[in-house]
Amino acid sequence: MAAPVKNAKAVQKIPCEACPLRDLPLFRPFEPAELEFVSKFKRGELIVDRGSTVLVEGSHSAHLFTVLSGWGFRFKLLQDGRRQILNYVLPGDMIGLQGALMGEMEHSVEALTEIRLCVFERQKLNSLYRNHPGLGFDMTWIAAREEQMLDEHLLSVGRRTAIERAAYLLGFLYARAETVAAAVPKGLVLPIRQQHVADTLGMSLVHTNKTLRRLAAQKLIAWVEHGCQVLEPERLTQVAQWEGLPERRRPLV
Amino acid sequence: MAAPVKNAKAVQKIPCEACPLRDLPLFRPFEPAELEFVSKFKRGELIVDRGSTVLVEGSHSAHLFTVLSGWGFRFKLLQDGRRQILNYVLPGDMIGLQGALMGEMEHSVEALTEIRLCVFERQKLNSLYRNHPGLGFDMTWIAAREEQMLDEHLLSVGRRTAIERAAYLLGFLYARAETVAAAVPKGLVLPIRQQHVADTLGMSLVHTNKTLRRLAAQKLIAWVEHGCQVLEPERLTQVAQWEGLPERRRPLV
DNA sequence: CGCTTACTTGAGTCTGGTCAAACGGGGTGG
DNA sequence: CCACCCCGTTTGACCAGACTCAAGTAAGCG
Repeated sequence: MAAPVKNAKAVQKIPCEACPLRDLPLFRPFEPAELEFVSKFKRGELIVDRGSTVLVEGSHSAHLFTVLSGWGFRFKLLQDGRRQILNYVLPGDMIGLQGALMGEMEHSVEALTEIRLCVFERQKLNSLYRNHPGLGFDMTWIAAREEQMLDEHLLSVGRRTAIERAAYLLGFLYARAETVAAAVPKGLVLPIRQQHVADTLGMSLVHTNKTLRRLAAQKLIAWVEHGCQVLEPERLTQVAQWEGLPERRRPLV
Repeated sequence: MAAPVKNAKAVQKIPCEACPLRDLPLFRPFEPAELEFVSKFKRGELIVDRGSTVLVEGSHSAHLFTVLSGWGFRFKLLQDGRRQILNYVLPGDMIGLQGALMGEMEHSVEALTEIRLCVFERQKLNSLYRNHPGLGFDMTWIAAREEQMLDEHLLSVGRRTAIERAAYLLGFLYARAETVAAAVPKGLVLPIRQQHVADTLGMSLVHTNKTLRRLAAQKLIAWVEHGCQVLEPERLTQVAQWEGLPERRRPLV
């Protein structure tokens, strides 16, 4: 298989039946037939290094991915280079659905850590809808969930103050990390730079730094060598006036 | 049928076969079987007055809607009343998909003009996926399209300057209006107040006004009694560094 | 050891926010 | 008919949050 991205390598395929993610209580259990289909739907695996681009805006990828492990982010650029991070992708998330459905990607995806991806073929999507209505429903569900996260981000960037925004983002990422890890210690370190925070919240790097220092002064977070350590997730969501992540089981395709 | 909203009335049902929207070249043609199913899926129609709320955050609606005519907007509120408009809904758009899939609505929808809605029943969604894979695919497509619009909004609010944001929004709304009207004159009037622009762009009303005056001084728009008249849509998208709406046929459910 | 990357801090500027007031059209009640 | 009010827009004055520029620090790496 030709690797669709640089700094990426195809690796041995793990069967879906043995997928470590699927065992998490977070994900809805699959019918045996569904599991069998997904296993055939899966074309292989791919490892993308930290800092590499998984998908590029404007490209027409023949593939669709699910994150097995690692973190990444989706973003868009303006012509002059201004960057807006749209959302983060974590294990269990799908990448490239827009491109698969509508042809052209309108955003890019970059790896924050080394990422391991399941690769699916776009062509087989039709068969998915035809033969496994439950999985088709799941696809819509996944897209609607992404929309819901974007709604909340938009509320943040548009209407929350700098400190609320920062608290929201860090609380949000902590909450998401928590859902896909069996047990996350309170001191979980998010693999992001301050530049990512700035580009997510629509702020300058300098002002982001000053805002984060204020959160650190209150001992809600600590900035460590390779990321942000979340010390008080509950108080972050409180500062942000955020409702928190809805607790619901979700599909894993 | 109990009216799910105030200031709303159920009205006579027009059969989907005679739907005036479906004739537009914008929408993909349906198989006869699909059309028949949608027609049965449709429970009735509903008229919602300007200013009334179609769906409320936190509610569990048993219905799903498609806009037949009129304009509305989706929004979220912070506890202290700060409002963020997330997107606008126009004829052919679906309302309440998130609620239908996941139970609870996480945003509200309000009518900008009188709105006429098709009402569908949530229960029948399963049957849609089971018996009409093409329609299931369409549902995912619709959700992914909404996501794409939100991505662009987020880029705007996060990274564009005040005047770019305003130009983007007005160019965007003009472009969308254009797609659902057979022939839109250049002087199309968008049914929005400056407060809506402010709440969409994450700006104060005062500063929004000053920004709009700058666009008006350049003769790109004119603010008229009941809305915003778009005079130079191409130049707006240029000011905004926006790519414009992708031209593609889309499904209408 | 020098180079790079990422975080930090201070100073000065400016975009955009807040407060306040006025205007103008449309509707309503006297 | 007029007075009044309400809604939405407009404008000015002032303030503050956020941006830019610039420089410094600390850790990691070849």
